[in-house]
Amino acid sequence: MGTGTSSDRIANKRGFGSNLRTEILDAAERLLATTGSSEALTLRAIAREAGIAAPSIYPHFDDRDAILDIVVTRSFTRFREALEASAAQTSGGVEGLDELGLSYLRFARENPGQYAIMFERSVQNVATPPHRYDEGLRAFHVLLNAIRDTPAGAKASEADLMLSAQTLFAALHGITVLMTTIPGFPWLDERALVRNAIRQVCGD
Amino acid sequence: MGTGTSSDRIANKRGFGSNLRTEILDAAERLLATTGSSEALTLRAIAREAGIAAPSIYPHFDDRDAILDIVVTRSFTRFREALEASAAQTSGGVEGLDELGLSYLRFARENPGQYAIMFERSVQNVATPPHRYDEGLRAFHVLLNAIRDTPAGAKASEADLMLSAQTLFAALHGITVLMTTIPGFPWLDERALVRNAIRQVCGD
DNA sequence: TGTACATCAGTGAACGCGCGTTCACTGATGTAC
DNA sequence: TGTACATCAGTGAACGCGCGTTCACTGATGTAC
Repeated sequence: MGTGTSSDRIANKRGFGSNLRTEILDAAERLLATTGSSEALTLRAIAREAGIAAPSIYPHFDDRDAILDIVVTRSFTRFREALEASAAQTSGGVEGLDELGLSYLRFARENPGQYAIMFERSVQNVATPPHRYDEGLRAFHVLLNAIRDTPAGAKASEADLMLSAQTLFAALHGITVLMTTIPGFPWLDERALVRNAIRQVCGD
Repeated sequence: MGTGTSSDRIANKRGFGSNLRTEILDAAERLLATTGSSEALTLRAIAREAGIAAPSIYPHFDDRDAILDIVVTRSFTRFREALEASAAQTSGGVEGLDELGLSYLRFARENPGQYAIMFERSVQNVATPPHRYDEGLRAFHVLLNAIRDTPAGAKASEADLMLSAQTLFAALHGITVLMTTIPGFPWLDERALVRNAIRQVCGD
Protein backbone atom coordinates (compact mmCIF):
# COMPACT_ATOMS: atom_id res chain seq x y z
CA MET A 1 0.00 0.00 0.00
CA GLY A 2 1.03 3.56 -0.39
CA THR A 3 2.91 3.19 -3.65
CA GLY A 4 -0.23 3.06 -5.75
CA THR A 5 0.41 -0.39 -7.13
CA SER A 6 -2.27 -2.51 -5.51
CA SER A 7 -2.71 -6.25 -6.07
CA ASP A 8 -2.51 -6.79 -2.29
CA ARG A 9 -6.02 -5.56 -1.61
CA ILE A 10 -8.48 -7.98 0.01
CA ALA A 11 -11.90 -7.86 -1.59
CA ASN A 12 -14.94 -6.95 0.47
CA LYS A 13 -17.04 -9.86 1.73
CA ARG A 14 -20.10 -10.91 -0.20
CA GLY A 15 -22.89 -8.40 0.16
CA PHE A 16 -20.52 -5.68 1.22
CA GLY A 17 -19.40 -4.70 -2.25
CA SER A 18 -21.10 -1.37 -1.90
CA ASN A 19 -18.64 -0.42 0.82
CA LEU A 20 -16.30 0.43 -2.01
CA ARG A 21 -18.72 3.07 -3.22
CA THR A 22 -18.19 5.03 -0.04
CA GLU A 23 -14.46 4.44 -0.10
CA ILE A 24 -14.34 5.87 -3.63
CA LEU A 25 -16.21 9.02 -2.62
CA ASP A 26 -14.03 9.40 0.45
CA ALA A 27 -10.94 9.03 -1.70
CA ALA A 28 -12.23 11.73 -4.03
CA GLU A 29 -12.81 14.11 -1.14
CA ARG A 30 -9.40 13.36 0.34
CA LEU A 31 -7.84 14.14 -3.01
CA LEU A 32 -9.79 17.38 -3.20
CA ALA A 33 -8.64 18.31 0.28
CA THR A 34 -4.97 17.50 -0.21
CA THR A 35 -4.52 18.99 -3.68
CA GLY A 36 -6.97 21.87 -3.28
CA SER A 37 -7.68 21.51 -6.97
CA SER A 38 -10.60 20.04 -8.84
CA GLU A 39 -8.46 19.14 -11.87
CA ALA A 40 -6.68 16.56 -9.74
CA LEU A 41 -9.93 14.63 -9.55
CA THR A 42 -9.34 12.25 -12.45
CA LEU A 43 -10.92 8.83 -12.36
CA ARG A 44 -7.51 7.19 -12.27
CA ALA A 45 -6.28 9.44 -9.47
CA ILE A 46 -9.36 8.62 -7.43
CA ALA A 47 -8.75 4.92 -8.00
CA ARG A 48 -5.10 5.28 -6.95
CA GLU A 49 -6.12 7.18 -3.82
CA ALA A 50 -8.67 4.50 -2.98
CA GLY A 51 -6.07 1.78 -3.54
CA ILE A 52 -8.04 -0.01 -6.26
CA ALA A 53 -7.76 -0.60 -9.99
CA ALA A 54 -9.42 2.06 -12.14
CA PRO A 55 -12.03 -0.26 -13.69
CA SER A 56 -13.24 -1.22 -10.21
CA ILE A 57 -15.02 2.12 -10.08
CA TYR A 58 -17.47 1.23 -12.85
CA PRO A 59 -19.68 -1.20 -10.97
CA HIS A 60 -20.37 1.68 -8.56
CA PHE A 61 -20.59 4.73 -10.81
CA ASP A 62 -21.69 5.22 -14.41
CA ASP A 63 -18.70 7.35 -15.26
CA ARG A 64 -16.34 9.99 -13.95
CA ASP A 65 -18.99 12.70 -14.12
CA ALA A 66 -21.29 10.76 -11.83
CA ILE A 67 -18.63 10.79 -9.11
CA LEU A 68 -17.97 14.50 -9.47
CA ASP A 69 -21.67 15.32 -9.33
CA ILE A 70 -22.00 13.52 -6.03
CA VAL A 71 -18.86 15.17 -4.68
CA VAL A 72 -20.34 18.56 -5.57
CA THR A 73 -23.59 17.80 -3.81
CA ARG A 74 -21.73 16.55 -0.73
CA SER A 75 -19.58 19.68 -0.73
CA PHE A 76 -22.62 21.93 -0.84
CA THR A 77 -24.03 20.02 2.09
CA ARG A 78 -20.86 20.53 4.12
CA PHE A 79 -20.94 24.19 3.18
CA ARG A 80 -24.54 24.63 4.28
CA GLU A 81 -23.83 22.80 7.54
CA ALA A 82 -20.85 25.04 8.23
CA LEU A 83 -22.96 28.16 7.70
CA GLU A 84 -25.83 26.82 9.77
CA ALA A 85 -23.48 25.91 12.60
CA SER A 86 -22.06 29.41 12.55
CA ALA A 87 -25.51 31.02 12.48
CA ALA A 88 -26.64 28.83 15.39
CA GLN A 89 -23.64 29.75 17.52
CA THR A 90 -24.10 33.50 17.36
CA SER A 91 -26.82 35.66 18.87
CA GLY A 92 -27.82 37.18 15.53
CA GLY A 93 -27.62 40.87 14.80
CA VAL A 94 -24.93 42.54 12.76
CA GLU A 95 -22.20 40.85 14.81
CA GLY A 96 -23.71 37.47 14.00
CA LEU A 97 -23.76 38.37 10.33
CA ASP A 98 -20.10 39.36 10.54
CA GLU A 99 -19.33 35.98 12.07
CA LEU A 100 -21.31 34.25 9.32
CA GLY A 101 -19.40 36.08 6.62
CA LEU A 102 -16.10 35.08 8.16
CA SER A 103 -17.33 31.50 8.43
CA TYR A 104 -18.06 31.61 4.71
CA LEU A 105 -14.46 32.65 4.01
CA ARG A 106 -13.12 30.10 6.47
CA PHE A 107 -14.96 27.25 4.78
CA ALA A 108 -13.50 28.25 1.44
CA ARG A 109 -10.01 28.56 2.89
CA GLU A 110 -10.14 25.24 4.69
CA ASN A 111 -11.78 23.41 1.79
CA PRO A 112 -10.40 25.10 -1.30
CA GLY A 113 -10.84 22.08 -3.53
CA GLN A 114 -14.47 21.58 -2.53
CA TYR A 115 -15.26 25.27 -2.84
CA ALA A 116 -13.71 25.40 -6.29
CA ILE A 117 -15.55 22.38 -7.64
CA MET A 118 -18.87 23.53 -6.16
CA PHE A 119 -18.92 26.60 -8.33
CA GLU A 120 -17.12 25.15 -11.33
CA ARG A 121 -19.70 22.48 -11.86
CA SER A 122 -22.83 24.34 -10.87
CA VAL A 123 -23.77 25.04 -14.47
CA GLN A 124 -24.46 21.40 -15.20
CA ASN A 125 -25.85 20.61 -11.80
CA VAL A 126 -28.52 23.26 -11.95
CA ALA A 127 -29.59 22.30 -15.46
CA THR A 128 -29.82 18.54 -14.99
CA PRO A 129 -31.94 16.43 -12.63
CA PRO A 130 -34.03 18.41 -10.15
CA HIS A 131 -33.00 19.00 -6.53
CA ARG A 132 -29.31 18.60 -7.29
CA TYR A 133 -28.74 22.20 -6.33
CA ASP A 134 -31.06 22.40 -3.35
CA GLU A 135 -28.24 22.35 -0.85
CA GLY A 136 -26.76 25.42 -2.50
CA LEU A 137 -30.05 27.27 -2.26
CA ARG A 138 -30.40 26.31 1.39
CA ALA A 139 -26.93 27.65 2.08
CA PHE A 140 -27.91 30.92 0.44
CA HIS A 141 -31.00 31.11 2.66
CA VAL A 142 -28.84 30.87 5.76
CA LEU A 143 -27.27 34.10 4.55
CA LEU A 144 -30.63 35.65 3.79
CA ASN A 145 -32.08 34.73 7.17
CA ALA A 146 -29.06 36.15 8.97
CA ILE A 147 -29.69 39.45 7.24
CA ARG A 148 -33.30 39.31 8.32
CA ASP A 149 -32.04 38.81 11.91
CA THR A 150 -30.52 42.25 11.78
CA PRO A 151 -32.20 45.49 12.93
CA ALA A 152 -32.21 46.91 9.39
CA GLY A 153 -33.16 43.55 7.93
CA ALA A 154 -36.19 43.19 10.16
CA LYS A 155 -37.72 46.29 8.64
CA ALA A 156 -36.85 45.47 5.03
CA SER A 157 -39.24 44.04 2.45
CA GLU A 158 -38.69 40.54 1.08
CA ALA A 159 -37.55 42.04 -2.22
CA ASP A 160 -34.99 44.20 -0.46
CA LEU A 161 -33.79 41.27 1.60
CA MET A 162 -33.31 39.30 -1.60
CA LEU A 163 -31.34 42.14 -3.12
CA SER A 164 -29.15 42.49 -0.05
CA ALA A 165 -28.55 38.76 0.20
CA GLN A 166 -27.57 38.40 -3.43
CA THR A 167 -25.24 41.38 -3.22
CA LEU A 168 -23.62 40.01 -0.08
CA PHE A 169 -23.32 36.56 -1.63
CA ALA A 170 -21.56 38.07 -4.62
CA ALA A 171 -19.24 40.12 -2.42
CA LEU A 172 -18.29 37.14 -0.26
CA HIS A 173 -17.69 34.96 -3.28
CA GLY A 174 -15.67 37.71 -4.93
CA ILE A 175 -13.51 38.25 -1.85
CA THR A 176 -12.98 34.51 -1.55
CA VAL A 177 -11.89 33.80 -5.08
CA LEU A 178 -10.03 37.02 -5.77
CA MET A 179 -7.91 36.80 -2.64
CA THR A 180 -6.78 33.32 -3.62
CA THR A 181 -6.35 33.88 -7.36
CA ILE A 182 -4.58 37.26 -7.07
CA PRO A 183 -2.50 36.85 -3.92
CA GLY A 184 -0.12 39.58 -5.14
CA PHE A 185 -2.84 42.23 -5.02
CA PRO A 186 -2.59 44.72 -2.13
CA TRP A 187 -5.55 43.23 -0.32
CA LEU A 188 -6.79 44.79 2.90
CA ASP A 189 -7.58 42.63 5.89
CA GLU A 190 -10.33 40.18 5.04
CA ARG A 191 -12.17 41.06 8.24
CA ALA A 192 -12.30 44.67 7.14
CA LEU A 193 -13.61 43.69 3.71
CA VAL A 194 -16.32 41.42 5.08
CA ARG A 195 -17.32 43.97 7.69
CA ASN A 196 -17.52 46.67 5.04
CA ALA A 197 -19.60 44.55 2.69
CA ILE A 198 -21.99 43.75 5.53
CA ARG A 199 -22.23 47.18 7.06
CA GLN A 200 -23.27 48.38 3.63
CA VAL A 201 -25.94 45.74 3.37
CA CYS A 202 -27.35 46.38 6.82
CA GLY A 203 -26.93 50.06 7.46
CA ASP A 204 -24.39 51.48 9.86
CA MET B 1 -8.23 25.66 -45.54
CA GLY B 2 -11.04 25.21 -43.10
CA THR B 3 -10.57 21.55 -42.47
CA GLY B 4 -7.51 21.99 -40.31
CA THR B 5 -5.20 19.99 -42.54
CA SER B 6 -2.80 22.55 -43.89
CA SER B 7 0.03 21.81 -46.36
CA ASP B 8 -1.39 24.47 -48.69
CA ARG B 9 -0.11 27.36 -46.66
CA ILE B 10 2.35 29.76 -48.32
CA ALA B 11 5.24 30.67 -46.05
CA ASN B 12 5.86 34.30 -45.16
CA LYS B 13 8.49 36.10 -47.21
CA ARG B 14 12.00 36.37 -45.84
CA GLY B 15 12.23 38.78 -42.96
CA PHE B 16 8.49 38.57 -42.29
CA GLY B 17 8.61 35.36 -40.28
CA SER B 18 7.58 37.23 -37.17
CA ASN B 19 4.21 37.96 -38.78
CA LEU B 20 3.28 34.48 -37.67
CA ARG B 21 3.80 35.48 -34.07
CA THR B 22 0.92 37.91 -34.32
CA GLU B 23 -1.21 35.44 -36.25
CA ILE B 24 -0.70 32.90 -33.47
CA LEU B 25 -1.79 35.35 -30.78
CA ASP B 26 -4.76 36.41 -32.89
CA ALA B 27 -5.73 32.78 -33.36
CA ALA B 28 -5.55 32.23 -29.61
CA GLU B 29 -7.81 35.20 -28.96
CA ARG B 30 -10.25 34.10 -31.63
CA LEU B 31 -10.39 30.67 -30.02
CA LEU B 32 -10.98 32.26 -26.64
CA ALA B 33 -13.78 34.38 -28.10
CA THR B 34 -15.57 31.59 -29.97
CA THR B 35 -15.34 28.89 -27.30
CA GLY B 36 -15.63 31.18 -24.29
CA SER B 37 -13.41 28.74 -22.47
CA SER B 38 -9.77 28.86 -21.49
CA GLU B 39 -9.42 25.08 -21.58
CA ALA B 40 -9.88 25.20 -25.34
CA LEU B 41 -6.58 27.04 -25.59
CA THR B 42 -4.33 24.06 -26.23
CA LEU B 43 -1.19 24.56 -28.26
CA ARG B 44 -2.50 22.24 -30.95
CA ALA B 45 -5.87 23.98 -31.12
CA ILE B 46 -4.16 27.33 -31.50
CA ALA B 47 -2.05 25.92 -34.34
CA ARG B 48 -5.15 24.51 -36.03
CA GLU B 49 -6.95 27.83 -35.70
CA ALA B 50 -3.92 29.65 -37.15
CA GLY B 51 -3.75 27.14 -40.01
CA ILE B 52 -0.23 25.99 -39.25
CA ALA B 53 1.50 22.88 -37.98
CA ALA B 54 1.87 22.68 -34.22
CA PRO B 55 5.70 22.75 -34.19
CA SER B 56 5.65 26.02 -36.15
CA ILE B 57 4.74 27.74 -32.93
CA TYR B 58 8.08 27.01 -31.26
CA PRO B 59 10.26 29.44 -33.19
CA HIS B 60 7.94 32.17 -31.86
CA PHE B 61 7.16 31.08 -28.31
CA ASP B 62 9.08 29.08 -25.73
CA ASP B 63 6.13 26.92 -24.86
CA ARG B 64 2.38 26.88 -24.41
CA ASP B 65 2.56 28.82 -21.16
CA ALA B 66 4.36 31.69 -22.86
CA ILE B 67 1.43 32.13 -25.26
CA LEU B 68 -1.14 32.04 -22.48
CA ASP B 69 0.78 34.58 -20.41
CA ILE B 70 0.75 37.03 -23.28
CA VAL B 71 -2.92 36.39 -23.94
CA VAL B 72 -3.65 37.16 -20.29
CA THR B 73 -1.72 40.41 -20.41
CA ARG B 74 -3.47 41.43 -23.62
CA SER B 75 -6.85 40.61 -22.10
CA PHE B 76 -6.12 42.76 -19.06
CA THR B 77 -5.20 45.58 -21.41
CA ARG B 78 -8.48 45.26 -23.29
CA PHE B 79 -10.29 45.18 -19.98
CA ARG B 80 -8.58 48.32 -18.70
CA GLU B 81 -9.27 50.09 -22.00
CA ALA B 82 -12.94 49.16 -21.82
CA LEU B 83 -13.22 50.55 -18.29
CA GLU B 84 -11.30 53.71 -19.16
CA ALA B 85 -13.50 54.28 -22.20
CA SER B 86 -16.59 53.93 -20.05
CA ALA B 87 -15.22 56.26 -17.39
CA ALA B 88 -14.29 58.84 -20.02
CA GLN B 89 -17.75 58.77 -21.58
CA THR B 90 -19.68 59.56 -18.43
CA SER B 91 -19.76 62.73 -16.39
CA GLY B 92 -18.67 61.02 -13.18
CA GLY B 93 -20.78 60.96 -10.05
CA VAL B 94 -22.79 57.99 -8.87
CA GLU B 95 -24.44 57.62 -12.27
CA GLY B 96 -21.02 57.37 -13.88
CA LEU B 97 -20.02 54.74 -11.37
CA ASP B 98 -23.19 52.80 -12.20
CA GLU B 99 -22.26 52.93 -15.86
CA LEU B 100 -18.75 51.77 -15.06
CA GLY B 101 -20.04 48.81 -13.10
CA LEU B 102 -22.28 47.79 -15.97
CA SER B 103 -19.35 48.17 -18.38
CA TYR B 104 -17.43 45.78 -16.16
CA LEU B 105 -20.20 43.20 -16.49
CA ARG B 106 -20.54 43.85 -20.21
CA PHE B 107 -16.86 43.23 -20.84
CA ALA B 108 -17.08 39.91 -19.01
CA ARG B 109 -20.22 38.92 -20.89
CA GLU B 110 -18.84 39.83 -24.29
CA ASN B 111 -15.41 38.31 -23.62
CA PRO B 112 -16.12 35.37 -21.36
CA GLY B 113 -13.04 33.44 -22.42
CA GLN B 114 -10.70 36.36 -21.83
CA TYR B 115 -12.31 37.21 -18.51
CA ALA B 116 -12.03 33.61 -17.36
CA ILE B 117 -8.37 33.23 -18.27
CA MET B 118 -7.46 36.60 -16.75
CA PHE B 119 -8.42 35.44 -13.30
CA GLU B 120 -7.51 31.79 -13.70
CA ARG B 121 -3.91 32.54 -14.43
CA SER B 122 -3.37 35.54 -12.19
CA VAL B 123 -1.68 33.46 -9.53
CA GLN B 124 1.30 32.70 -11.73
CA ASN B 125 1.34 36.07 -13.43
CA VAL B 126 1.60 38.02 -10.24
CA ALA B 127 4.37 35.83 -8.87
CA THR B 128 6.62 35.77 -11.94
CA PRO B 129 8.37 38.59 -13.83
CA PRO B 130 7.55 42.11 -12.69
CA HIS B 131 4.98 44.33 -14.40
CA ARG B 132 3.07 41.39 -15.83
CA TYR B 133 0.09 42.34 -13.72
CA ASP B 134 0.31 46.08 -14.05
CA GLU B 135 -2.61 46.27 -16.45
CA GLY B 136 -4.81 44.59 -13.88
CA LEU B 137 -3.82 47.10 -11.23
CA ARG B 138 -4.49 49.96 -13.61
CA ALA B 139 -7.95 48.59 -14.32
CA PHE B 140 -8.61 48.46 -10.60
CA HIS B 141 -7.54 52.08 -10.28
CA VAL B 142 -10.13 53.12 -12.85
CA LEU B 143 -12.66 51.73 -10.41
CA LEU B 144 -11.05 53.47 -7.46
CA ASN B 145 -10.89 56.83 -9.24
CA ALA B 146 -14.52 56.57 -10.27
CA ILE B 147 -15.42 56.17 -6.61
CA ARG B 148 -13.33 59.20 -5.77
CA ASP B 149 -15.34 61.10 -8.40
CA THR B 150 -18.43 60.63 -6.32
CA PRO B 151 -19.78 63.06 -3.70
CA ALA B 152 -19.18 60.59 -0.88
CA GLY B 153 -15.89 59.48 -2.38
CA ALA B 154 -14.52 63.02 -2.51
CA LYS B 155 -14.81 63.31 1.26
CA ALA B 156 -13.42 59.85 2.03
CA SER B 157 -9.86 59.10 3.16
CA GLU B 158 -7.53 57.13 0.90
CA ALA B 159 -7.85 54.14 3.19
CA ASP B 160 -11.64 54.27 2.99
CA LEU B 161 -11.48 54.65 -0.79
CA MET B 162 -9.29 51.57 -0.96
CA LEU B 163 -11.74 49.65 1.20
CA SER B 164 -14.71 50.73 -0.93
CA ALA B 165 -12.92 49.94 -4.18
CA GLN B 166 -11.86 46.48 -3.06
CA THR B 167 -15.35 45.71 -1.83
CA LEU B 168 -16.90 46.91 -5.08
CA PHE B 169 -14.33 44.95 -7.11
CA ALA B 170 -15.22 41.81 -5.19
CA ALA B 171 -18.94 42.40 -5.63
CA LEU B 172 -18.65 43.01 -9.39
CA HIS B 173 -16.47 39.95 -9.83
CA GLY B 174 -18.84 37.89 -7.72
CA ILE B 175 -21.90 39.01 -9.70
CA THR B 176 -20.08 38.31 -12.94
CA VAL B 177 -18.93 34.80 -12.20
CA LEU B 178 -21.88 33.65 -10.15
CA MET B 179 -24.46 34.72 -12.72
CA THR B 180 -22.69 32.69 -15.37
CA THR B 181 -21.79 29.66 -13.28
CA ILE B 182 -25.18 29.35 -11.54
CA PRO B 183 -27.60 30.42 -14.27
CA GLY B 184 -30.41 28.47 -12.54
CA PHE B 185 -30.26 30.65 -9.44
CA PRO B 186 -33.14 33.14 -9.02
CA TRP B 187 -30.98 36.12 -9.85
CA LEU B 188 -32.40 39.60 -9.71
CA ASP B 189 -31.75 42.05 -12.53
CA GLU B 190 -28.03 42.69 -12.88
CA ARG B 191 -28.65 46.43 -13.01
CA ALA B 192 -30.32 46.26 -9.64
CA LEU B 193 -27.45 44.26 -8.19
CA VAL B 194 -24.78 46.61 -9.49
CA ARG B 195 -26.74 49.66 -8.38
CA ASN B 196 -27.18 48.18 -4.93
CA ALA B 197 -23.50 47.29 -4.56
CA ILE B 198 -22.56 50.82 -5.59
CA ARG B 199 -25.14 52.70 -3.59
CA GLN B 200 -23.80 50.87 -0.56
CA VAL B 201 -20.28 51.88 -1.37
CA CYS B 202 -21.13 55.52 -2.00
CA GLY B 203 -23.92 56.35 0.36
CA ASP B 204 -27.49 56.95 -0.75
C1' DT C 1 -20.13 -33.55 5.67
C1' DG C 2 -18.36 -33.10 0.89
C1' DT C 3 -18.47 -31.20 -3.53
C1' DA C 4 -20.10 -28.88 -7.75
C1' DC C 5 -21.50 -24.57 -9.13
C1' DA C 6 -23.34 -19.81 -9.54
C1' DT C 7 -22.29 -15.36 -8.16
C1' DC C 8 -19.97 -11.64 -6.38
C1' DA C 9 -15.91 -8.30 -6.00
C1' DG C 10 -12.42 -6.80 -8.20
C1' DT C 11 -8.21 -6.97 -11.70
C1' DG C 12 -4.74 -6.62 -15.79
C1' DA C 13 -4.18 -5.52 -20.28
C1' DA C 14 -5.48 -3.04 -23.88
C1' DC C 15 -8.10 0.53 -26.82
C1' DG C 16 -8.03 5.17 -28.86
C1' DC C 17 -7.57 9.95 -27.83
C1' DG C 18 -5.42 14.55 -27.61
C1' DC C 19 -1.91 16.58 -25.51
C1' DG C 20 3.09 19.18 -25.42
C1' DT C 21 7.31 18.72 -27.36
C1' DT C 22 11.52 17.12 -30.24
C1' DC C 23 13.73 16.04 -34.41
C1' DA C 24 15.38 15.78 -38.87
C1' DC C 25 13.65 17.47 -42.96
C1' DT C 26 12.05 20.50 -47.19
C1' DG C 27 11.46 24.02 -50.15
C1' DA C 28 11.49 28.81 -51.24
C1' DT C 29 14.30 33.12 -51.15
C1' DG C 30 17.78 36.16 -51.24
C1' DT C 31 23.04 36.84 -51.75
C1' DA C 32 27.90 36.32 -53.41
C1' DC C 33 30.71 35.57 -57.12
C1' DT D 1 23.26 37.23 -66.44
C1' DG D 2 23.81 32.56 -64.37
C1' DT D 3 24.64 29.58 -60.68
C1' DA D 4 26.11 27.76 -56.13
C1' DC D 5 24.99 28.27 -51.54
C1' DA D 6 23.51 29.87 -46.90
C1' DT D 7 19.53 30.95 -44.53
C1' DC D 8 14.97 31.47 -43.42
C1' DA D 9 10.03 29.75 -42.66
C1' DG D 10 7.69 26.16 -41.83
C1' DT D 11 6.42 20.81 -41.88
C1' DG D 12 5.60 15.56 -41.02
C1' DA D 13 6.43 11.96 -38.20
C1' DA D 14 7.24 10.43 -33.99
C1' DC D 15 8.02 10.37 -28.73
C1' DG D 16 5.93 9.50 -24.18
C1' DC D 17 2.24 10.79 -21.18
C1' DG D 18 -2.14 10.37 -18.65
C1' DC D 19 -6.64 10.12 -19.55
C1' DG D 20 -11.61 7.53 -19.66
C1' DT D 21 -13.36 3.37 -20.81
C1' DT D 22 -14.01 -1.71 -22.36
C1' DC D 23 -13.13 -6.48 -22.10
C1' DA D 24 -12.28 -10.95 -20.79
C1' DC D 25 -10.53 -12.78 -16.74
C1' DT D 26 -9.68 -14.56 -11.67
C1' DG D 27 -10.29 -15.93 -7.31
C1' DA D 28 -12.91 -16.04 -3.11
C1' DT D 29 -17.54 -16.98 -1.07
C1' DG D 30 -21.74 -18.68 -0.22
C1' DT D 31 -25.49 -22.16 -1.69
C1' DA D 32 -27.77 -26.47 -3.36
C1' DC D 33 -27.78 -31.19 -3.31
